[in-house]
Amino acid sequence: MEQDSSLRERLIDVGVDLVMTEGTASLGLREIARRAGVSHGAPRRHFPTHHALLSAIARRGFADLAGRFTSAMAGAATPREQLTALGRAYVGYALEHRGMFELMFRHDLLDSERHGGPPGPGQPRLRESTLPLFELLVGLVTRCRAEAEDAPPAAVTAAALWANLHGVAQLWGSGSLPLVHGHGPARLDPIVTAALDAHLGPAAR
Amino acid sequence: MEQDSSLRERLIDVGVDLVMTEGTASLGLREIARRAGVSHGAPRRHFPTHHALLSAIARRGFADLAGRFTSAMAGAATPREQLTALGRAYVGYALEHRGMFELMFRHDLLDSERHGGPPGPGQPRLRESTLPLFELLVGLVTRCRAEAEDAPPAAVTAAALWANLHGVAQLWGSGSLPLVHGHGPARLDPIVTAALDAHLGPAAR
DNA sequence: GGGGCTGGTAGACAGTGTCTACTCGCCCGG
DNA sequence: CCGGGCGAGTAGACACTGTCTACCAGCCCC
Repeated sequence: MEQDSSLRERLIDVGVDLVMTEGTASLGLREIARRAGVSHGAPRRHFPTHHALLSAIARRGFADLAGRFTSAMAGAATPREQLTALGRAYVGYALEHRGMFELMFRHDLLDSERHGGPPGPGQPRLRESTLPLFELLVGLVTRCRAEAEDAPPAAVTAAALWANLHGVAQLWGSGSLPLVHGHGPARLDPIVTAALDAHLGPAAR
Repeated sequence: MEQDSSLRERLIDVGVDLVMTEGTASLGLREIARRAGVSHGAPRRHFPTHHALLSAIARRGFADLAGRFTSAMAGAATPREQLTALGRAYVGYALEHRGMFELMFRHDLLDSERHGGPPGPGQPRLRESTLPLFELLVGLVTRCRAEAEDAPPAAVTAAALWANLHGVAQLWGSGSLPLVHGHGPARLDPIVTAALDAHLGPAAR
């Protein structure tokens, strides 16, 4: 394994594929250091606290999600199809990487950066990592229903749609929605498309 | 302070108002025992593990939420108004008691009961605590749009609506939505009503 | 009246995050 | 050229956590 990259990046890498494979319970500071091959005090040279390291890992998750968005939208032509692909990508990412998704929206991580400056010089706050993704969503929503005049502003629709997708991901991932969905074999797709149809109007137009 | 009630209930009570006031970080097993006035080994006689105690506290949260639902719907006449009140109550509860809401949907608590029997004899699983709330939602949704025939089944609409409210609560509570909402002073109400309108049709009919 | 049993205590144990002292190697200035 | 500082990693201490085990005080019931 290459030791040449800086320890800071290596710790984040180790943390990322630790949370991908083992889940959020294995993300202890000492465990990350152990798997990175350094002593338990070494991460402190790069991250002032355990939460700071977790925030850096979560930021990597947002970057990963943004990549999925662009590649998912590449195969779609109309804005509506792009929104559909984006929604599926969002929920798919949350279900495929439950631990990372949980980490990305943990309250204590988001709050720990509320007071005090950004975690590092040039490092964006964790909460602001959602901004580019949301602006992409707003742009697609405006282009998708340009003719409607009586609808709420695009930012509101986009926020509601985002919240809907987020809730689907969260509840489905926690097993609450499958349990509830008719007591039979539950399927995710109708709920996602129902959410898209509800906020954007029916697909066929 | 009354010592007559069983320790099991007292531990849950202490945990509830600990998570209400201090947040989820103070919910350590030893801390709960300390505030209940017993030794740190005492809870083990009533809960096999720390997670079991947390699950019991979360179940209390679901019961509390159900109470809010019924009292919120009492002041509304039409099903639509009841749904609006219910949505506001859901999001309001989540924002008012962030720690409890976070606890109620923690993945590890929900998963820890996936295998093995229910936590106690007669105790429902934590995940199933959402079932009565959801069935209430389904009933309201069916009564609210009985005449529409081309819509998806009520269970799907109810699930999508629930997910939408859940996502609004989660994202707003984490500070992501206020940050994103037009970069100005953000308001919650338009997003909630947008969600209701989207899934149930416009309010004015 | 004595034997379980229930429910609580006290201590041990491994593990955690944080903090502090220490050390090693490298660079830079005189 | 070489010695002092300094960044980066090590090792250990500390308080704290959750779990486990031994012990023990009441209490009920045969």
